[in-house]
Amino acid sequence: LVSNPQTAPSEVDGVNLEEIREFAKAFKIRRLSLGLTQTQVGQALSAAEGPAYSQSAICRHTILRSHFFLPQEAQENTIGSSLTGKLNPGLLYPARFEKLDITPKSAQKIKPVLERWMAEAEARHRSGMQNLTEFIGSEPSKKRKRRTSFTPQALEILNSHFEKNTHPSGQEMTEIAEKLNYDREVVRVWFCNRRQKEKRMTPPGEPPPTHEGPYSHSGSAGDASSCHDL
Amino acid sequence: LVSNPQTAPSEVDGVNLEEIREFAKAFKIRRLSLGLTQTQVGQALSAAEGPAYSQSAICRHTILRSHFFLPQEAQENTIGSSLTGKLNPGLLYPARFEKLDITPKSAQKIKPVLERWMAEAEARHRSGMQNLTEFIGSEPSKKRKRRTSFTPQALEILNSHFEKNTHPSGQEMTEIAEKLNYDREVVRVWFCNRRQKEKRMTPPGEPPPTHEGPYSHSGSAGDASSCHDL
DNA sequence: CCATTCATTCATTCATTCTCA
DNA sequence: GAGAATGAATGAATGAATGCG
Repeated sequence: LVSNPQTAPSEVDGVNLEEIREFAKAFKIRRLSLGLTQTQVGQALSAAEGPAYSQSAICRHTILRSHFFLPQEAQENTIGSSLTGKLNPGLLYPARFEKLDITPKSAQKIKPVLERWMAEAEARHRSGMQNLTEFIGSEPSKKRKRRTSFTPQALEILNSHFEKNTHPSGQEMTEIAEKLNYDREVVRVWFCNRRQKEKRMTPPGEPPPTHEGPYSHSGSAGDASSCHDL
Repeated sequence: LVSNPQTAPSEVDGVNLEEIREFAKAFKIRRLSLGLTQTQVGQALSAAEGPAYSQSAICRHTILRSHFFLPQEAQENTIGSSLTGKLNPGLLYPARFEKLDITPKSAQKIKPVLERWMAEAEARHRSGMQNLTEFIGSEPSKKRKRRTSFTPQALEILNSHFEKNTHPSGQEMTEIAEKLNYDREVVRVWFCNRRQKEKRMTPPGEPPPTHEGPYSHSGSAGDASSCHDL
């Protein structure tokens, strides 16, 4: 089943999809006009409503966007196009909700919560930024990490590593970080940015400049490489 | 690198580079003839179009390097070279036009926005400076801040701080500023300029002169650092 | 991973201060 | 005093950090 994406059913399980869809869209706009990120909303929310919600979202809720969007609609709908969010506990709700990346039933269930919260936030906002800040909890815009500045020496080393391998494993990065005495995370980000730069610098047709063996995925054991592990 | 100066690919990702390149060039000229800075355009733009593009975005769109400029062209491009390439004896001048910094795709995306905005701005301009001023919002040409002059005592203290740490955190700067009773911003700029001077004075190979503790990335946690206040 | 932001650096300008004739 | 030097202020460019999909 589910292979039947023709007409948008506007009612499922006694839930008015149209309405939810509408609300999700509006919600995003409202969120943006308060200058809040999904993360902020998510955190504030789970602080306010208890973490009960963010939990259930994670497991279940298969991606049932077909309930809400017809294929072609999805294309046009700039607000809610593709993707399944990164799973960040607090962030989960608003993110998935805005994407309508949940079952109609759950959506229906969260809607009033979001509505209530947003109304409150807006009220606070109107009555002064200070109040909003206070409402959404700690930092309204949690401050940026202080920009690291690498010493020329460190840069040299980083670059030489990069030339040898653009995708160092998590292990390698840890080592590099240790050797240079920078935060591992900082090193990780450096590689991300460096790859990005590389990509921009390499005009269209060009083959990836010299750096040989792209991703030697010669899986050396502890190659959990990816970024997730914190 | 980039030793491939043959024909400019004029189409990438379905984007006409030639056209974008052309436009970027023209845009800069148009901006300059209205006497506007990138920052002004950026601000006005995001005021007009909603949260949009920052100064750096404008910059990136306007400059568009390697993707768009062929080596020999770069030579002729008077705008580009006259800006980047004034040779100031004593200052090394960096290799120009070797890094590119925006994807054709993004460029394509911003183009119409810039075009529309610029057309409007020009119209305003024609119909009287007042209108332009109004259009771009804030001060069209706010005058230069008055040059601060530090007392010898202040300088001494500043320098001693600098020797200990060339990159004081926002917090530290605030303290220094307070102690010396200068504007925090002024102190910040002083450090920027001081670092610049240091760099000029330190020949290439040299290791960063004595000042130990290179750039404390070991940011002391609650580092409110940034400048946002005001 | 990509697009974007924003703090910082880089390059330049221009108000001062310093020379020296 | 006029020009050379100096350096605070500024505009542009860069890149580390972030958000989001």
